[in-house]
Amino acid sequence: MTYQNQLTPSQREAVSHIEGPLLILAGPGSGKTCVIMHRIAALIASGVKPYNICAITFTNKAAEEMRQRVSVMGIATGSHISTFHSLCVRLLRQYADKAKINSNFSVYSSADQAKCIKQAVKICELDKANFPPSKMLDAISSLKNKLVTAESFKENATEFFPKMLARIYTQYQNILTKCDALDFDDLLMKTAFLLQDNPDVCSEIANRFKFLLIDEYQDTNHAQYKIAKSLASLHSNICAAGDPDQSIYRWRGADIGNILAFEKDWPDAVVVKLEENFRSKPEILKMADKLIEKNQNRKQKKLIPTKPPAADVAITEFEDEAEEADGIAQKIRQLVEQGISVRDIAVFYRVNSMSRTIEEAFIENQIPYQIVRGTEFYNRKEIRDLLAYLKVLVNPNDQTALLRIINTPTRGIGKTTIDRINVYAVAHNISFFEALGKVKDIESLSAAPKAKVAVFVNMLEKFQKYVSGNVKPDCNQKVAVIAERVFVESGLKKSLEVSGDTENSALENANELINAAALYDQQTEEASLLDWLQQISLFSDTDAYDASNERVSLMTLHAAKGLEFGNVFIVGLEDGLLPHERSSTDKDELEEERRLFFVGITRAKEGLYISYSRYRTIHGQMLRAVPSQFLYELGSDFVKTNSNAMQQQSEPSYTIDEIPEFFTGQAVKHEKFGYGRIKEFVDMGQSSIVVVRFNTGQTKKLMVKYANLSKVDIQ
DNA sequence: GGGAGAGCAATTTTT
DNA sequence: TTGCTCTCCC
Repeated sequence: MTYQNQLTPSQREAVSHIEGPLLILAGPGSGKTCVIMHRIAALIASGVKPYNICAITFTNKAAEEMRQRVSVMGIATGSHISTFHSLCVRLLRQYADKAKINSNFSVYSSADQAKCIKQAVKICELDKANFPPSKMLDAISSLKNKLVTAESFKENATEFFPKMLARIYTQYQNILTKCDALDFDDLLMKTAFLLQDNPDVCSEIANRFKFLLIDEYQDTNHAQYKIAKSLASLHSNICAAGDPDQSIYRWRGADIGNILAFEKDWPDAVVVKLEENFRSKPEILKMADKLIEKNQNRKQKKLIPTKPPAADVAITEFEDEAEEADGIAQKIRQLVEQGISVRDIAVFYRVNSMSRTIEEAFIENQIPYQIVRGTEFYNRKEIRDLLAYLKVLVNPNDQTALLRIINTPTRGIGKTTIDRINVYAVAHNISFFEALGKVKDIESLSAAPKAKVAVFVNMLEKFQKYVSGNVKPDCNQKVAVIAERVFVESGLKKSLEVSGDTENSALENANELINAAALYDQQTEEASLLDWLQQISLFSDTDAYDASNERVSLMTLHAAKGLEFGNVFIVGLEDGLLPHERSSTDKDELEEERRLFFVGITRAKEGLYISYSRYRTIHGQMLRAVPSQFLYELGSDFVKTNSNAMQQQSEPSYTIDEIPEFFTGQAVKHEKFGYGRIKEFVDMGQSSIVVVRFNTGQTKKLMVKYANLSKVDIQ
């Protein structure tokens, strides 16, 4: 987004309210980020110390960008700019005793969480078929986001399932506590309770952060909301900015109600609407508007174009995903020939797995690209292994990390040995790490494993010497140096070299991690291994997106939030994909999918190319695909193949045939499922859909044109 | 203790 | 189709 020096009247208003609560309802492309910047500048100009400003962004990437811009604008740095999670890490470390945790806590990522929840389910002696660990984790996460602790949930659980969940939740928390570990949700929950239960701490922090700015407020969850409210309750200088139409993280506990109810929470709040759009051409906005107005649960908002018309907008049908990918590649080549930079082109998709076909087409067509992907890098085995070593050095109680490295690379310490050590640890009521140190006392172990464990323990002790002095801020040992030494001396490097597959990318990745550490050393004043580990556990690869790369960007629609490109491709506009099949039954979830598509559309400045395929391979099977209902919602103007925009040969699949209409309650018969009644009929012409409840008890969603339903006359 | 092979499911999105 | 887990066997 380019900087406007001259603000529009509404933008100026948003900037000028210094004191008191302020809500900025900003549409896409309204220059919201820019306004926030100006506001920070205005605060400082009016005498507020940078130190007293706390700006909260949604991603680390956004925080980094804002930090940069603040310094570019010549505003004295020193304000706190970070995500909620980073802020929580800092606060929890600072007030660890009040929060009743150890300050050297590990932050558990989803992979670590998965291990702990499995263990918890196992300890509870529950069947993982009936209590799938991932589902349990989702449930626990959502409880934590609502600030429901294991204890309070247990008290209120009366039914069978909640009771079992309470047991698992309690057990899961026990495991985390034993490891001195916090998961992402704990970071928020513990901070919210820290502020709630310690008024002194709360006022101390609120006194430092006298001015609170929160971006993407529509995607805050209850815990984040409470944290913000606690801090702001003392001074009311809270500025929330966001767009309810761009709320796409409901599945993660985000509550769109937070932004919708801001005016109730802060009755004297000033509300500023930013409805002008400086990003997209009118045709694109018209499309976005047409789509989003189908959502029931929203506040009416205008999208006012400021750019002249003549956008390139197309909806194109392809035969299958390979042709779709190829069509996009061809179109991109065309755009490049017209002088458009690949840097200004992006491809969005609903699920990460869809990137593969596109990558293949890009490689074939020699189009440079970068994938902006979730947590791929930090999920790699070699990265997690190396990090596990470092985590153990900082937090020896981190049993998940310890178990990961005890036999990686293989050093002959197997399951049996580990089990026996564990039995000893439990019997003597000491931690697993402590038991390792007393390995010679463990009678169940014979000489050989004892010796192997001793070697391992010696190695860890040696490593800890590298670190000691580093856990505290007064360190002089560089994080990168420690990481490098551990990488080499643990044998990890050697094992990667030996097993070096084709290109040995594992080795490269590990080196990249060490490089990242070196960068951190350089940029951070009080660098420490602990701080680095706690910070990077919050990173994702989305943060690695580099806008200056001469490459086409590939990313999920979620990752596209907050970005903009001259030309945007959105692929796979098919039923089951967008809206995703797991979200298509629930009305609220369907609205969120619609918002997701809305976010994708409104990233585009000049060109928007939407496509879908008639066939798509899912789990290795080529299946017939149905165009997304969202395409029909865009209206008849849009539902056509625009062969100028994207060249391809297949014929438009829409011929106007007679499609029977149904009404709710109508009795029908299906060849396979037998008799049933219509629950819902969605009239979309050729693609009309019926939801039928069959007498077998099943409810099916069917395409009328394929279902071959016959109407039955029964009362 | 570790590797090979069978069997089974299918993570949507990410701090 | 892939990728993961579990079991079995050396």
